[in-house]
Amino acid sequence: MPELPEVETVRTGLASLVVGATIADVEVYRPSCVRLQPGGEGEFAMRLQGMVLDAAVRRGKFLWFPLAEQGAEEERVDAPEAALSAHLGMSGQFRVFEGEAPAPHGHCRARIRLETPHGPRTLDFLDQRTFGYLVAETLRPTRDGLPGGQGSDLAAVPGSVTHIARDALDTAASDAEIVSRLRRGTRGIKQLLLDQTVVSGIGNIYADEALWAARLHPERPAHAVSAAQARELLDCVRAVMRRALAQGGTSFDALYVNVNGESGYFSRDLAAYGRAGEPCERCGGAIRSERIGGRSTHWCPRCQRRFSPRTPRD
DNA sequence: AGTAGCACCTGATTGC
DNA sequence: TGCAATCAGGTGCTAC
Repeated sequence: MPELPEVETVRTGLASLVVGATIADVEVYRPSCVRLQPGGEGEFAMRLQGMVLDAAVRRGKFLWFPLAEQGAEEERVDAPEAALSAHLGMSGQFRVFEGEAPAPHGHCRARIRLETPHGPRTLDFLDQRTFGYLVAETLRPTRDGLPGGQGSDLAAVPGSVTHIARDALDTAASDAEIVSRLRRGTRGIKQLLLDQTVVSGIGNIYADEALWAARLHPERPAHAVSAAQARELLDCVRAVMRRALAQGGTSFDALYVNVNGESGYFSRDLAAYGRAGEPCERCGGAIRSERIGGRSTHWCPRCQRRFSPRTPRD
């Protein structure tokens, strides 16, 4: 599933293929893919028509293209005020065609026709399970005046991203802030990792991987996580994502800007996720899998001890 | 305020 | 064989 490393791979692909292009035409094949657009597909298309994709920016799993008015780059005086935002949900993919595009794929939810100096291109948004979306919306300034995300120095984020925390690989993120937020409340630590308002970019797979690496039980109450443990956990989150990024970035077709979670990192290098019953590579104990808070959760009961102030063991 | 739970949706897989 | 139940997942909303 697309988590931070996969979305970053998509972002860099799109940065090279569609940034600088002008939107010539917008077609929505499935209106629910623009369900966040108050005025529906009509408004979506109208706000995009004729605008230039000025950059490809990412915060956590959220992706957007600031929209500039048409005109040569050096003529543009105003900073972008709007953006085309995208979230890939669990199965969203972008595909770019150069020249003439084929008939849209069965899972294609929207098609954006582009004009570029290299000729026409087509940007397709595919999404089998339809949890993803596109929306054209207004940019809002960041409170700290720092860049809103990876891929642009613009200190702004789209409206739908204002409540999303900076991600674990954001150089403007405050470690102390993230550590403090990870330790607050009664929820299990895994739920904090998945809470995109605490630190963004982490999904179910990397949450399990980071907890395994940090030897923390997913259900340890946040308030029972020490500052040192939270810091170590954040380090593990970064390590696992950087490793995934290094692998995911090498193995995708440039024009099929692939976010299929099964590409790259997914099936190769996982220590906990999807390994129920298999031996823990650290201690040899069997990896356990259980549904926790509605999500499949994988951990090593020997390495990741349950927090139990009274009962002696899990 | 913080937390829990459900809706959203499709296709693959499993069960009867 | 055919149909129904189950599962996978992230986010946004509602309800306590």
